[in-house]
Amino acid sequence: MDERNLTIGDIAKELGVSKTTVSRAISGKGRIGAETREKVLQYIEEHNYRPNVIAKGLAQSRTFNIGLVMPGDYNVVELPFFQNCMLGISKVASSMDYDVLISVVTTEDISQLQRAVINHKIDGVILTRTLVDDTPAQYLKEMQIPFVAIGSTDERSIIQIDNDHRSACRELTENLLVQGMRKIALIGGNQSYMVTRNRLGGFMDAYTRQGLEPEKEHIYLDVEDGAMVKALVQKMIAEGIECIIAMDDYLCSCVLNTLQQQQVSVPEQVKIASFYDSSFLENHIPSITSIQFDVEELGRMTCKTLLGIIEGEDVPEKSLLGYEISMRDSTNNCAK
Amino acid sequence: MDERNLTIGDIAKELGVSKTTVSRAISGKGRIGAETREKVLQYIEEHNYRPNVIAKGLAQSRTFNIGLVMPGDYNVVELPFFQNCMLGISKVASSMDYDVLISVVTTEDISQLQRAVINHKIDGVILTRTLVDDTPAQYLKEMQIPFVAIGSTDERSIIQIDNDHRSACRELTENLLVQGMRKIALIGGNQSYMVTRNRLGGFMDAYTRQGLEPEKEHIYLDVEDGAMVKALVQKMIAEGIECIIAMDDYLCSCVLNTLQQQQVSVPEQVKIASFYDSSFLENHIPSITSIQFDVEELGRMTCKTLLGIIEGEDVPEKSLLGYEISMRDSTNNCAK
DNA sequence: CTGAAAGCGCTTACAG
DNA sequence: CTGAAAGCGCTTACAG
Repeated sequence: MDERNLTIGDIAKELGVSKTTVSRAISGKGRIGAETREKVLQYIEEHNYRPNVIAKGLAQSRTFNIGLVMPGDYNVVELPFFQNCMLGISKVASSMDYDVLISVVTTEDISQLQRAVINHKIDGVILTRTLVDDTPAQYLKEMQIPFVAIGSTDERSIIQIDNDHRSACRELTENLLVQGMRKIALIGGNQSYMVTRNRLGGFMDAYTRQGLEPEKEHIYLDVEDGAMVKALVQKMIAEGIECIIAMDDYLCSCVLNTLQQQQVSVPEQVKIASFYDSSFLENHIPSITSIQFDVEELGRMTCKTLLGIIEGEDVPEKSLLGYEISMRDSTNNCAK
Repeated sequence: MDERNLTIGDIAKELGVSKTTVSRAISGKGRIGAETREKVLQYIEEHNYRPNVIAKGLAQSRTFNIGLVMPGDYNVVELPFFQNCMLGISKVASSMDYDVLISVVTTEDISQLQRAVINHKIDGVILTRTLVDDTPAQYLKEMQIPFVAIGSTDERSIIQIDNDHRSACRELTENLLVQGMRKIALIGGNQSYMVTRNRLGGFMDAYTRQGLEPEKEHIYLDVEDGAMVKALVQKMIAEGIECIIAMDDYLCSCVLNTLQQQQVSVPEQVKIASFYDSSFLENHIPSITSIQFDVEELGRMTCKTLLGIIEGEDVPEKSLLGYEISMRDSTNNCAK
């Protein structure tokens, strides 16, 4: 328990073999007698020796670290997403004896990421967000660092993993259309996030597939703050909107607040649906119809893919993960 | 830009000096001629050479990584706290050329942390949460890894940094008492978190300092879920409570939900105050009285302290950071 | 099947 | 002030 810094050399000496042999026994590479290997392995076990990963890394020009790029300019509602990603990532990383090193970047400043790669501290990188003008991705390409992006981008050649936001939003919207609603508003955030565009796409798809014309005047993007939501919702009410789809739970809760102030009841007067069932709204009455993603699985998947690349395996360029739609009271068609 | 893997040896050869000299020029350690140093430094600058931190670490038995222990069993409302800590930590770490490696631990499983230390991947650790029975802290002590804890613990010898929750809660409570309220309920989470106990202490202090007897029957701890809150709030209403202090914004929003269902108006019938102004409630009407902490500063402070320890400096055993109380509409004494 | 030796890219006594 | 050499703890051709 207390054999601080037992090294491969110590073991070799103790067992009367060479360091080479010990190394081979551990790594499993190279020919070695079964008996010898057993002897070494047993010794290691007994003295619970752990190789110095740093030294191993130096010899192999690897670090056994992956970089996890986290946004420094996040919105609270995104937090559960990033956190769950991280959970999934760190689980598979650690199961493969890798560690996760975080770099916080903003749109203006990617210096933390740069430091990590320049200092040779990481073997590969996971991007937790994709932007249309993706500085981190560009940088990593230039530096030829293996990386995979969570999210979607038009840029082929970037390995990407995402939930199928487009289909999810389409299916949700179709559900609503099928229920008979027509005047459905879509309210979403920053258009420079690919996810916003994909959901928008799905929204349009739904109309098309139902043989309807999407009502573009009810689509509001780049909605950032509560004040803006409030103004929009008031406008919508005036226009007699039937349903509002909010692209995240923050927007959704702003919408709900406004409706409450305006004494508009959900779902009787207006129906509501949201994305990311991140427990922000879990206590809400009525319960809110929402789309859910298994974000931890997304993280695990991403990490597996990155480690695959690092180990030189072939990986698919783009993977899409599923989703789940929970139709709840907030879109209940009580009129019928 | 593209001189991949320029090494100290290359530079030495190029400049006709020894590797020793180059190393000294870079580190600034050891005697070296000003002229020689300049020459080396200039070359390095021109070819933007970056030393391999891994190799440096191996030679010095250091990693230039710090471990950041994050809880895997968190509650959504805690997320902004952890996230902001991380932001502060990663900023000062990277400014000192350290990287941050995360280990996710739960109360049952600290294996990720163990891996990081056993694999010699970190020089020190930051604990983002203190527990009364703190396995990670115990482990780190045993392994003699330098670490500092965010939060408070009774255990002397653990370097700890915290906001002054006790004073904060006292001051808030005193404010309310001074306003004339007497029947104040305190509703809080897990008692195994030191922070819960400290706030409780502050709550009691307030009564004492005001020459009053704290009404213990209105203190509810270990409140975990919405259902429990609901039951409690109904009980409180029946008992004619005047004010409810919620120890976090999640509890607070549960309280608010229940009150709304029960048609109890805030602040007219019951007053409300909360901790952690984490923007969960920022849109709430009426605005919610709350205590705020500069969590990012807490992170920065903690990281500085840890790096201080690692560099062998003397650091204070316990630091307390301030807080800010925002009295808002939810505790407005409209009766007066 | 096993080992001596060189190497990964740095640091640091020890000489000079 | 400067350098040769050993060392950090591992890996890996190259021989045998």
